[in-house]
Amino acid sequence: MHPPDSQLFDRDPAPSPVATVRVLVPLPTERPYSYAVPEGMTVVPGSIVQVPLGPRQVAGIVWDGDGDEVDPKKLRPITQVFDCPPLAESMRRFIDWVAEYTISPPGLVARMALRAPAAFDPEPWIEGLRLTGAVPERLTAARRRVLDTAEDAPSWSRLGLVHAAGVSASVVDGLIGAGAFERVRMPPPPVVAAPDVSYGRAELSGEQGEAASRLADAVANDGFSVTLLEGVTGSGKTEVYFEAVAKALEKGRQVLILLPEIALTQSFLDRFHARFGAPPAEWHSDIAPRTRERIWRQVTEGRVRVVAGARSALFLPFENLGLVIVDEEHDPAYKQEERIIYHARDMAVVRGSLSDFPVILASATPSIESRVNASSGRYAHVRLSGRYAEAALPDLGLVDMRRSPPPRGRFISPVLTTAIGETIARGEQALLFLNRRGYAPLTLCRVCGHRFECPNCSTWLVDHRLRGQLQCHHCGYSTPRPEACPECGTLDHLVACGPGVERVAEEMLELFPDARTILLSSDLPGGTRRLRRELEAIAEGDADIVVGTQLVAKGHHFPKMTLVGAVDADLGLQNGDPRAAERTFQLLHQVTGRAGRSGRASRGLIQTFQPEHPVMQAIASGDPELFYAREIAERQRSGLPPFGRLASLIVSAGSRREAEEQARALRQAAPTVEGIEVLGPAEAPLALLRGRYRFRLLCQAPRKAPLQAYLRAMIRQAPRPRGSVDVAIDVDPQSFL
DNA sequence: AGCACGCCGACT
DNA sequence: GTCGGCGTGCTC
Repeated sequence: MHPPDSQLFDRDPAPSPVATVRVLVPLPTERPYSYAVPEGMTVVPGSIVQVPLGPRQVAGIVWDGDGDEVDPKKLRPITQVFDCPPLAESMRRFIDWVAEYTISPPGLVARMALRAPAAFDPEPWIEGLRLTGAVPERLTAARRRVLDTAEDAPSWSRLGLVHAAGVSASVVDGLIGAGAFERVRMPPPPVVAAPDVSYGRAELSGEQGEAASRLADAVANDGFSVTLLEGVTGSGKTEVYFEAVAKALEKGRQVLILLPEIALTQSFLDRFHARFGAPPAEWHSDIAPRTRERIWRQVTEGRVRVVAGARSALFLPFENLGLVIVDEEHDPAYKQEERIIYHARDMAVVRGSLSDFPVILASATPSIESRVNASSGRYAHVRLSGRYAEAALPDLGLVDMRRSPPPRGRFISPVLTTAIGETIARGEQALLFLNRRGYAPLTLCRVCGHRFECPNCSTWLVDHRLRGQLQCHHCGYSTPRPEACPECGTLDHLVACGPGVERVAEEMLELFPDARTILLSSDLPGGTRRLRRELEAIAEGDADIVVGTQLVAKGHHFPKMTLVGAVDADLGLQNGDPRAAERTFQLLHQVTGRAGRSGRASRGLIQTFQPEHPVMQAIASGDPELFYAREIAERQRSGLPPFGRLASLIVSAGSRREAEEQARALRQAAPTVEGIEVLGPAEAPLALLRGRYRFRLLCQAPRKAPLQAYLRAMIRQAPRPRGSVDVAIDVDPQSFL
């Protein structure tokens, strides 16, 4: 006989082991935390749960993988599982990927996906009406109409039925009273109507049709691909990629259209509406919290089919995403420079790669990295060369400021002045573009030579006459405009040096006192609403001369604008930004494109001190290839992105001394990293100075991975925030896949 | 990221 | 004597 089974008799019944799972909480922790799953609760990876964290309750995501052992005494139970679709596996991999790549804590990346405070519980069902089949005795025409309309859907909201039937509410109420309807519960209404792919099919030209079918093929073929859609302004890019959107919708997939925040205008929404019979769901920082939650919820449920959004929309947990379009892919606004530093265009490519769907990058002036990827065959390249409806291209010319200088104390060359005079005499409009706010970038004392500098940044203070202030454009410091020199005390001997838009507007008022001159700048009082009004007024023709910063380069169509002048085209080329030439080219291309869409003869005049510069040559010739060929060769020669890997290391340190120390430590510990330097606050970008960052290290790394690994180790060693390093590895598409 | 704890200046 | 500044540390 065998002894009795020891397991049955010798031991106490094993205490049922506490089931634990990893939960990614919205904190800057390196790994998910462990939580106990209470009896009777079921969770799967991706479940959105509420967990206790210290004194509060937070929403987290159930993560896969094993965590390290955690003291059982610390283990606390999950509070509840939200009634919400779990995050797809590919979305969780995306969060991990972005965290790894940007060297930021996964919890913080996850937080971006959960940014919709109360959206985790289902929206409440609403009260609706359903036909009972009973026909009331008194059947008026209005009642007939309501009953006919009601046949079109199984259930209706009371107000929805009132609108659809075009009757007053009392008619519907009467029918309810007569027993024609019964009250039922119905699901919450969609936050946007479903798009209709066959609604407004556009008439596409031969070239456009061909481009559209190549994009549609990429969507139809399934699987990951990247296509660069390159087409000059007015070539119908949007209409072309709408066909890819239609294809993805036909396949039952969701679509995300990314736009730089500024380009999310009514006119884009109108065009989408005209094509699909309904607007897309909008996602950006200005969306009201309630709407935001409903959109988030309906995106996770797959009920919202198309989202048009700013970069943060990339972290929405779509149920079934099948296509991402990045419009204006070259726009620097896609790069987030605060907190988690990422480039939304590149992350969109990664998202497509991880979820295996196509990505389309669209631009009139593609970024260098996208052009390089296209020519190397990594990306497909689809071009649109013709301007739709053959709107005349502007006649572009350079004004050599050394040969035709403006009179002393002025900034507009006689050549441009004459052109402005002729333009307004014909009753047409002139646009003067200068990418510098305020009146003058520098104020100095004529007696002692004192320069007004920012006490924090050692940059020049910009004279803002309309506000009566001297302002620092880096840190936001401002002080009232003084009358006396603080150095020597002399009164009334301060002099403004160089032009800003305010000063150019003043020059126009002096030269053309009878013309209506409008100044457009983001810092003028009145905000967005006033700006929008002004833009409308200009489009209506209520201005002769417009002076503006780069905000005039975007969107908006001014039919009477037949002259565009770039006041100081070299401005952007001065600083040490490795993308200075590219940015200047893109900006000048955009701003000169403001002219010439009206069908009238139009001109663009570019004032420059370096007419031989490749950017100026390319702009004047109207041939972008001239610029791209030169710039790509130059980047290759100097090892700048996308050929060399440029990393911006942003050292968060209390003082310059500490930053220098960090730099020394970096040089020693990472000998493969070359060219580390500490740049003072004056050179560091505005975004960095607003936060707690003080210094920026630029280094060229031969390979990115070792640098990342080193920095990650350094971050773990040195606890945040003291001496911590935040890092952005600059655009490096080569390493994506 | 929140939130508590903790140690030094200007006030009822 | 307190109220309150934000530096440091912790959250399964």
